[in-house]
Amino acid sequence: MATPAPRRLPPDERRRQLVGIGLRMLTERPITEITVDDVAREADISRSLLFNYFPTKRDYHLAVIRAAARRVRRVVLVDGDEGVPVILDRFLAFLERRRDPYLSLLRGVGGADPEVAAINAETRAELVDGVLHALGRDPSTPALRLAVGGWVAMVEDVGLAWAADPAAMPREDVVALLLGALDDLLVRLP
Amino acid sequence: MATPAPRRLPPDERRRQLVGIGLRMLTERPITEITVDDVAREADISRSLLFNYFPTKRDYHLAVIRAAARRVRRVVLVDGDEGVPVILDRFLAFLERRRDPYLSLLRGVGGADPEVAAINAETRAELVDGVLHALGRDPSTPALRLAVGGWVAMVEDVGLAWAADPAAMPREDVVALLLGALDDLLVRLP
DNA sequence: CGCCCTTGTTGAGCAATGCTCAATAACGCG
DNA sequence: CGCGTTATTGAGCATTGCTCAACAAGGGCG
Repeated sequence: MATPAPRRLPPDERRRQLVGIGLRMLTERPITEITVDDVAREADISRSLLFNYFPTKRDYHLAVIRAAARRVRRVVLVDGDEGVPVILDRFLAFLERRRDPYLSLLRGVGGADPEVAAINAETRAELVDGVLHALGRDPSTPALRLAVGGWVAMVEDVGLAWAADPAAMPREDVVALLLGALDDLLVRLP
Repeated sequence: MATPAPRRLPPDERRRQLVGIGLRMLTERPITEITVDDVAREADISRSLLFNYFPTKRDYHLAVIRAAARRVRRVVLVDGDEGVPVILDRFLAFLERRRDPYLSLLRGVGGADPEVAAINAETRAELVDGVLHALGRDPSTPALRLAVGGWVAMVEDVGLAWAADPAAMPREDVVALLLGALDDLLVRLP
């Protein structure tokens, strides 16, 4: 797959390679179990080199998490002018395709880490912005943001549970339920 | 606080002590950062002894997580005959009181660990059962469980976000929003 | 073409942490 | 008091995160 042992890569490329390895490993295990040794071995590189590019393991993990978060946003919010049904459909499709790494990301994250929390919060906030923009609602209303944030959490939870066993319920029913829930939620807010 | 150095405790008591220390430590850091050394030091005990009671660090963590989950269930579902508003009120109160350890628990958990996932799923399932029982609805309908599960996720998310900054929205409004959302959700299901 | 200087890369080594095992000492029972 | 059970420990090993001085590959300059 990769060439046998291309040594002395330019820094950007090396960095990309290492982050890419982390992303691939996310499909099999939570990020906290991605060890420096594993990545180095996979890249055919010494541990020391990884520390040359990422001062600390946590920094490396942050880079991988940021890359994963960027992927979510790029896939779900393709451009800024789509309706909620399209956004929801893309989000569900993403969860179907990448259920395991998404779970590994959400659950494998060292919790109290403020930077990780910030990345997650930012991703969540962008999703909320996307939904509010699609709805033509004011994105600066705290109550709205709280409610739509809760809705996104519900979408995530229902989506992941449904993706674990898609046969239990037709996809359209899930979509209808979630879209309806959002409608209802908005009716209840000024 | 604790007596200086009570040695040779009976096994049950020792186990309880160690789990208790873990629970207390959960208020300050995610469980993955609770180290064997820390616990042993806090208990004034050698590392070896902890491994006598819990064959592995993971086993110890599981014991702490189980204890925390039991606490959630006991506090939220006091007895089996309460309405949803009472359950919701207790859940929110719990999140207000124990926001940090709850976050540490949710986010600090090594994600792909199947046993941890099982404990979380069970706790979630019991909450869903409690809500469905309070509603007098059939707890064996997959669609219902999916939807109510999503609602619980929303309660968790909104509750935690609101607890982080209670001034942004009156508590009654949060309660009303969440109860209304549940009502709406049920209207949409057969 | 060949020297050299930049810099990508490595290996040896340290500290912390999870874990094992034989040895010890405290408690209870006769 | 003696003795067996067993709670407890200390020494030691492997893994893992991380540091640092040394090496060598590659391009630019003469």
